[in-house]
Amino acid sequence: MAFEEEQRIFDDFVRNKGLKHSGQRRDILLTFLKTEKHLTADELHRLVKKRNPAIGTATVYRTLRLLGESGLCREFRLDDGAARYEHLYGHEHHDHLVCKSCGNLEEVVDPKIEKLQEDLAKKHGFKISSHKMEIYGICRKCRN
Amino acid sequence: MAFEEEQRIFDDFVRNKGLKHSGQRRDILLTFLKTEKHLTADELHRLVKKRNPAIGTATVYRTLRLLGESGLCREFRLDDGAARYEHLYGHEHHDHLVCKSCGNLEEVVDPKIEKLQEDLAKKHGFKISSHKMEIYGICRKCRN
DNA sequence: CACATTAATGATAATGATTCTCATTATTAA
DNA sequence: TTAATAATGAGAATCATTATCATTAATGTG
Repeated sequence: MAFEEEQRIFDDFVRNKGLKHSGQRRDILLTFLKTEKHLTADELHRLVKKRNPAIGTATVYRTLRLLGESGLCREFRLDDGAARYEHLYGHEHHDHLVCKSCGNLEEVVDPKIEKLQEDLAKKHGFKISSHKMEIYGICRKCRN
Repeated sequence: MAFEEEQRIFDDFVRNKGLKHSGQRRDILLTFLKTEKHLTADELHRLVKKRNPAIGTATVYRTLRLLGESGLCREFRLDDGAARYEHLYGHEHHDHLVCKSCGNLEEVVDPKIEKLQEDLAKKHGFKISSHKMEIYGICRKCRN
């Protein structure tokens, strides 16, 4: 609940880059860590303002970039084009099941698919640096 | 080279919706069909202007939407967030190998992966409507 | 063919997300 | 405590996309 490990990672990152600490960044980091949802910058900003109403838009974006660089978060986009942010620490690589009805994202992994993706790339002489997969549809809950 | 089939599909679509034909739409359609690249709206607009310099931005976007509705094109987005458009007629479902060096997109399919994706969804009680997969890395050409 | 109807167009304004600028404030190391 | 400099927030700027609207063009009818 206190996210000591993540905070330590971020502190180290800030220190190593010769940056300074700030209360705003801590507020944003803790708010980000506290939800498992895949939020947009604006949605995160709204949440952060409950904790600290003075925080500006630019600071949210700037901090999100730093969280990305420090390996704590990852930006991704679904087909709607909106940038969303998800936890990276403690979340190994995974793909998403996206419910088009309720908007929920489920994280999934299938090692067999991962392997086949590598084979496919290799067959085309392609050196993989990353990959993503999304399955869109209707989730179990929404099917009733 | 004349894309009769695609033009017929679009004409039928326009007629069935009670819309009207226009030279601008034909210019945009033909320009779109003539390239196998995965263009953004702006890139397509530049190309179209070589054929008809008077065509406006809004018309390109409006036509792209109609091409989507008529099943001739599909909008998609890579991780850079830019909307791109690709041919749908004569291009069955496929995934993309995206070269981060030259930006080239290669279209690929692996039936085994497709099958496993369906199994994975089923296992989670998920009813699939569509799915996408992208592999990012360096293509064969750029590796030298 | 001429006409009335109505869709299409292009210029431009508006929007929404994100980034930039800059004067002010806060953090840090000495 | 202070000097150096990074961080902040407000608001301007940007970029892609969409909406508005007066004008133009396509269509079906007689």
